[in-house]
Amino acid sequence: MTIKLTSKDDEKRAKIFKALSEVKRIEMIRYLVRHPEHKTCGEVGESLGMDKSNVSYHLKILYEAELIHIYRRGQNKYGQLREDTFNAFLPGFLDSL
Amino acid sequence: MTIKLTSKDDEKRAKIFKALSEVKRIEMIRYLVRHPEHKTCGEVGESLGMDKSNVSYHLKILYEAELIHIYRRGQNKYGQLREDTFNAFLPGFLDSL
DNA sequence: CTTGTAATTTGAAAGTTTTAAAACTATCTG
DNA sequence: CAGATAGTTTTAAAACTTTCAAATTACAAG
Repeated sequence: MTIKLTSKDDEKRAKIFKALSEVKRIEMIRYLVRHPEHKTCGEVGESLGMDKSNVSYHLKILYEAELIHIYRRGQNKYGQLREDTFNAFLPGFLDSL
Repeated sequence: MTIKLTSKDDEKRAKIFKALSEVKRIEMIRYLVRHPEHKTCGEVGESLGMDKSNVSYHLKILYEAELIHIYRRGQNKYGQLREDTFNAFLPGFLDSL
C-alpha cells in the first residue's frame, strides 16, 4: 500500500529534501543502510569523522524529517531508518545508495 | 537503461536535494510537469506569484542541479524538465507530484 | 552518592540562502 | 535607432544553517 501524495505534502517534501541536501547526512543514511544491526550515534560519528555534537545536530534534522527513528538502550542511542517515509517520498532511493 | 549511482555521486545528490528543498521550487517543477507545452519564465512567475528576479534565481538553481533545461525562443525563455536526471536520481518523483 | 561514558543543548562565529529593488542585457517591433 | 517587453545580474539586508567548544543531562556501575 503506497500513500498518495498531493501538493499539500510540499512542506513535508521540502523538509525531507533539505534533510538530504548535505553530503554528511546522505553519508549517515548510507551508513545506516549498510549497518542494519543498529549503530550508536558514537559509532556513526566515529565512522564518518564527525564531532559528537555535530552528529547530534545532523541526526536531529534527519529525525525531524521523519527519515529515522531514534531509540535509547542504556547509555546509547541508536538510529534506525524509517523505510515507510523513504518508500512514500523517495521510492528507490535507499536502494540507489 | 538506468545509470548506476555510487557514493561518488553524493555531491550531485546533495545538490539535487538542495534544489528541491524549497516549496517554491517544488511548485515550479510541478508547474512544468503540468504544462508540458513549455511555459515561459514570466508565466511561471505569474502563476506562482513570484517576483521576476526571484524566478530567475530559482530557475538557475534548478538548472544548476541539472533538473531543467532552459532555452530561449525570441524574447522568451522556457524551462523544460530533465527527465533523465529525475529518472536517474529520483525515479518516481515526478509522478508523485 | 560518585565517577565515567554517551549524547544533547547552548551559544558564538562563520558561512549560505533567500528576497526584492534597481540597474542591466537581449530581443522584437515599428 | 527608439521604445517596449522578457529575463538576468547586482546588491544588501534578513533569515537560516553549519560548526565547534563548553556546559549540561541521562544513564550505568561501583
